[in-house]
Amino acid sequence: MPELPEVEILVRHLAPLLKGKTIRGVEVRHARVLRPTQPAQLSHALNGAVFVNLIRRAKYLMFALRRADGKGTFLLAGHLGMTGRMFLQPAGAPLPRHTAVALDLGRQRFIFEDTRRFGRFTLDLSAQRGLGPEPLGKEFTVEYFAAALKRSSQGIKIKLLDQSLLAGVGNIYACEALFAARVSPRLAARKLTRDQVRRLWRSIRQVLVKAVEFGGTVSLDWTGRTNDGGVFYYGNAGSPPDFYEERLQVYDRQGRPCRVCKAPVKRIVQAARSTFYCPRCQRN
DNA sequence: CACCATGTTCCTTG
DNA sequence: CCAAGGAACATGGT
Repeated sequence: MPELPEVEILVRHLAPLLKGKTIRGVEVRHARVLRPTQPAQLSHALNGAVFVNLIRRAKYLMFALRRADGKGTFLLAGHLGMTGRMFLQPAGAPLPRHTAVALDLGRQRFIFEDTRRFGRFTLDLSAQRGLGPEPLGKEFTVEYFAAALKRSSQGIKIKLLDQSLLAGVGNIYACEALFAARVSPRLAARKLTRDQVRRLWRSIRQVLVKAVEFGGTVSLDWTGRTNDGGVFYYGNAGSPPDFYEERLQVYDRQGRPCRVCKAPVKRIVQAARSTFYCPRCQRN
């Protein structure tokens, strides 16, 4: 479940549950997600540490912890990859099948499960340095966006996935933002007109804000044992919940009628990822 | 068996 | 040095 809105919703959910909690034990079942941190390093840093804050940066969850000796704080970076989940469950409950890391918090256990193990749970913060501005932040201005796009001849869709240009948009919301802006995903980045850049800039923000708002109003089931709970809108067992599917205008809708003009939605491949768009509404 | 999947990172080529 | 393209990572669903 990972793009900016889903991570934002998860962070808002977890922050009040974690703040003030002390980590009493660390169980690493799939060390790969710690890379390059070693399991012993993680255990050493986390044992006895206390959660003091949790924020989102792009698609990362940044956990701020107070050291066990009380002297200073440090950061832990989490990333859900393609299939990651994070949630709390009662201490005695059985660990989910694909648990990568479990933290003993006393009565509860914090679980990071990740089927494909593309996610991260690490003390290494080097990945954050290469991130571009937050799409919903002040630094992401139309001027910045326009200037950045001028430097590339790649399709605009590919640039929206470039985390060094803007951080947090993924494949679904890239497609949705382009549809909302009525810009073709294949248009070379440097060929966008000023008006197209402005429309796309607004659409990116609008699509993300609406997704966060929507996720925020749904009652969530965060036990982690259900497949339809919360904002876990895709993947895992079961079908995508209707409530979410209706929100998507083009993503995963190839062959189905465009909700605006009824033309069949098209699927193409760009940079080895699927792109969905309406060939009539997004004709450039 | 084939192809597809919300993401990043590394390697190669130009 | 950079931009761009492709494979790799690992598992499961259809």
